[in-house]
Amino acid sequence: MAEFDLDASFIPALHKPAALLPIAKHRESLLYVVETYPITIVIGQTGSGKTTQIPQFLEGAGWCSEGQIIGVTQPRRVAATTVAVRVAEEAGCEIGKEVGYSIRFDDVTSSATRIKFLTDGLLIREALVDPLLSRYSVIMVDEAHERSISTDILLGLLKKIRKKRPKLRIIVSSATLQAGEFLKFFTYSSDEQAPKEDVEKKNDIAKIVSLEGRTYPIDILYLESPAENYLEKAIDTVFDIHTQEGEGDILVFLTGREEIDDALQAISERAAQAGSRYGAIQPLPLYAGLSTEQQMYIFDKPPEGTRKVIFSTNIAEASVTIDGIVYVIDSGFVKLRAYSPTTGIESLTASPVSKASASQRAGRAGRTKPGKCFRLYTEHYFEALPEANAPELQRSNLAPVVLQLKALGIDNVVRFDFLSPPPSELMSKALELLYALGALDEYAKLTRPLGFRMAELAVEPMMAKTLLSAQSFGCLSEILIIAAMTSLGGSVWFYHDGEQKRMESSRRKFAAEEGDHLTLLNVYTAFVTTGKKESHFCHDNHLNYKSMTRAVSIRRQLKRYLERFNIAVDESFKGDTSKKAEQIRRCLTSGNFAHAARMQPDGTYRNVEGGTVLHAHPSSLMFNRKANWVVFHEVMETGEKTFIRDITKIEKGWLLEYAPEFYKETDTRS
DNA sequence: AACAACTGC
Repeated sequence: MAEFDLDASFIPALHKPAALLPIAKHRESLLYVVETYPITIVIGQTGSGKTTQIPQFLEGAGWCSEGQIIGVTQPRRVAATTVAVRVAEEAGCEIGKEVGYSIRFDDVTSSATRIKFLTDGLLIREALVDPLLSRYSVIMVDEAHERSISTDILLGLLKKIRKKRPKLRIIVSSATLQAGEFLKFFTYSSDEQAPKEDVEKKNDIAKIVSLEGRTYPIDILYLESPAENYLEKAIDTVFDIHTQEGEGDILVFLTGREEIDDALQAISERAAQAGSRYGAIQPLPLYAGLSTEQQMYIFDKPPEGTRKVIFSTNIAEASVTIDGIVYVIDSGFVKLRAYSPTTGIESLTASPVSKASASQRAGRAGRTKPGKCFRLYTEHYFEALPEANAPELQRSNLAPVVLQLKALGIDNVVRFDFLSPPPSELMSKALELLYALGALDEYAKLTRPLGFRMAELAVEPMMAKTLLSAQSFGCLSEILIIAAMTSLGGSVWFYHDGEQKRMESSRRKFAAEEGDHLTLLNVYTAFVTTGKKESHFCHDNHLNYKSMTRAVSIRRQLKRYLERFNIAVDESFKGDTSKKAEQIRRCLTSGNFAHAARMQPDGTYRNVEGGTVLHAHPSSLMFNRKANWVVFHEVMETGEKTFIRDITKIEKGWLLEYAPEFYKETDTRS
């Protein structure tokens, strides 16, 4: 008999058969718990198969009879789509048939769909139309421990819905740490005192189920004494691993772009010094601001004998998964957003990670074989870290949240059953702004039609107000574009290392005297007229193609909403915006009056109260131009400075004209 | 002279 080569005859299975996953042996008990208890809290480690298997178990057990469907929510779009595709493959059906997904701009479901993956934000939007989410027999909230704003709101809604629909089954998937908190939340009403004794006993509402994971062991190593500079220590550690440890790629967690660029440079310099004594090293950056192509390099196999070292922000903690990582280096820091209700200013500062984050980061080392995690801090320091970060709801601007809750019919937002109630100052600040914008009346009820319409538009309240005023200013088609462009959140431009100058000169080509909003309008206009035909347009002008196509989708969607409100959009597109510029600036003032500032002789800005020093962000046209009064889209504090972004020149008198109530007490002459 | 990461039929 001829010898045959195993490797040539067999190819590895694309996916592990479901029966081999550890979850398979829990099938019966899981189904029993879901049948018996309204709420199941699933503690599932990475690789347990919970997200892919549980929906299929439920479907097989008849939870989709009578035309009802199983919904599985994810905090991120990519997760919703990739998991859906995998489950469809396992189930042997075409995606969009029995198994489908639905995310903004991309609904791949049909009347045949029985298992539907969707973002949690989208399920909340569905509740606007179908308040009891009556199509769903089971809703599984995945990754609930991440505690995103949408997840938290959804959990509060589901608790409320369950009282009216006792048949609804809720599955909450969580990391070990927070399972008890979810259990308590669903077992007792908010005004009820949880008893001292073990909540899990004698509980017929909720039950915790633990599933073992399938990861390889990871050695955790700490520093003996604290590092003076974690960036230098990270570089040292990379070279120590490279020279002393076996094969495998390295993932380094840092806090932001600047640090990552510094690290890349340091690695290249040191590798050049070391010459060819060791194997080659290939340093790569990973952060959200990179274009799609640049992000793809991290998935490429490095040349033979070369070790890949990826320097990443928190994006690699849960959003992007890279195979082949054997070593993780954890700086112990992450940039976290916070919001001050007194100043209304968001801040973004490097803070120590939580224990939950640190263990998630370490887990990235054990996906394909046993790994090691080097923590650039002491074990003592680790012990002192918080268990988890404060949920996003407790450190954000709540104006969009309040607007959404009101639209869902929750008038008394302060008494809404939050998993973790936000501080009352955050609530008051949000209510004040919404009142000033006219979305709420003096009884804090959503106004008709303005408030209801603002809630339906998928842009922030100030921009929603601007958009809904645009028709009366005669610049609706322009504001529609500006709303789409500003909601991209600054990802319009991008540049490679050392290309800043060239990027700025291409930005000047689109510059409008009046400021950033009109410049964004020019960029969009150029993109849809010439850019879509010429494939090099975006590349040549340092524009992010993905962001630009997204702006096109957002604009189209906003337009559809306006048409539903019977607001007709004049499509005739005028390249010349000069005549309309003043109307656009006035319109921007009518929605953004709470974001006004005046330039000082030293070139910095002060807000109207005068207390806060604001700097034009270097990415703004107004960075090195003169102005008097301006309105801006965003304000953010980073490190020592507070920056404003997307800035447009206005007249002081317009503030009093469009927001007399807001400014009557304040002296704007100063 | 500089921006963590998400998201909305």
